[in-house]
Amino acid sequence: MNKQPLIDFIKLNIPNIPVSEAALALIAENFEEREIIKNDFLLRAGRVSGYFYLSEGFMRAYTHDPDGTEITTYFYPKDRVVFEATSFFLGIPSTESIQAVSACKGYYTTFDKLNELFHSVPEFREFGRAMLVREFTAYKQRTLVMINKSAEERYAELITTNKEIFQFAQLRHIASYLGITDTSLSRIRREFSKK
Amino acid sequence: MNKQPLIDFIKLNIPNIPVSEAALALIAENFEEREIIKNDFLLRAGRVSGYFYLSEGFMRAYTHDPDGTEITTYFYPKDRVVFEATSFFLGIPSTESIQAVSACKGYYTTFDKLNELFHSVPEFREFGRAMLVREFTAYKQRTLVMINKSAEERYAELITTNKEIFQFAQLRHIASYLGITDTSLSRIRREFSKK
DNA sequence: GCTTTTTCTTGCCAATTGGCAAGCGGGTTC
DNA sequence: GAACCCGCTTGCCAATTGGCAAGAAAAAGC
Repeated sequence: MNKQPLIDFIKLNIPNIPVSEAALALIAENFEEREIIKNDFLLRAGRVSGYFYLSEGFMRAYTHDPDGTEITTYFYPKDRVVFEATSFFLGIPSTESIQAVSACKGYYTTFDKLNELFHSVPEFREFGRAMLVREFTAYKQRTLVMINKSAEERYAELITTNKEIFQFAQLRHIASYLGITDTSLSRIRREFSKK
Repeated sequence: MNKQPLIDFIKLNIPNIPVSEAALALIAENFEEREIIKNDFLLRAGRVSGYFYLSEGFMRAYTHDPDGTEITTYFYPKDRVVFEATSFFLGIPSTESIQAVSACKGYYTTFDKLNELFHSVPEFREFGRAMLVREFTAYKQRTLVMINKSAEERYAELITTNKEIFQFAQLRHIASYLGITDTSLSRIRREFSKK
């Protein structure tokens, strides 16, 4: 079991806060290494979300709208923490599923274990906060973009700032993530390639 | 100085966790009562956000898009905690302003004081978490609605679930919050009133 | 290799939303 | 009370996006 990537990731995200080797070891003990093959699930709708550091691979979260249409709500590139906030914090069944788009690898823990760690390693709380802030601001940003950019602008922004998404995800998933139909995305891409 | 509303709000939001009177008193001491007259600001863009329990009144957050157009990003009814997450957690200048839409009253504190409280009153952390989860899920929900509902559906949802907004806010602010122009909102309202 | 299934693209037309400019109406100022 | 400001509405037309169905391309199965 090699937990070095997890430890490196933690250190990288709280560079100003020294954590003892013993504490890092305790943290690592409470995460379980996990591989998820392509198209398999980290979280299925109806289950309670855990907490997962994605060290390798690419994931997406999705849900269904009232008509039953699948909507991709989020993409996770590697080196992000993956969890469904509502389910995770409140311990209730998730309405979203989270699926591996490519072969994935990472480190998994539960709400209770994470809480214990925050208790026994106070410096580690800073890591938890940093991850939460990252996810929160990402959502705020996304809402803002949805409000005041056109579909074409949203596409342009996505392809310049999150190129990896196009490398892994299907276009119809990207379309629903952008809030448009696959038909419209296809047209936008045609316009784009003309330039 | 009457801090009872603050104490009641805290108790209400962590009903399963008993907090001693002494601890509640300590918490109250670290919040400062504040009134904000109509149109005045809780937070101005460029400043660092504090943490505010809004016990009376109604607020809105807004920012500007690249063209300089004002966009309302959020409405806060009373009995909500008001803060700009990115600025508050990272201690950096806010890109949003938060303004009192009607006369407001509440209780204010800073990041540092709140942190001290979390340290000295561990039960109080549960309150902090509950507030964070509430804001986080509200944003996720909003993003989802923006993605897969039409402007008219978004309006219908807002007027049924958040009627107070229409009581306080200007229609042009509601329009930008819904991601449409004031012209479109006006038309949607006309269609609606026909029914 | 060939067939089957899934994903993506395209054409056609309809629905939604935006942009602009004019007008309306209530409140404020002097 | 006349002039002004502000927020909201309306009419007209253009731009954006969606819906559907058919076909092309790519991926998966055998």
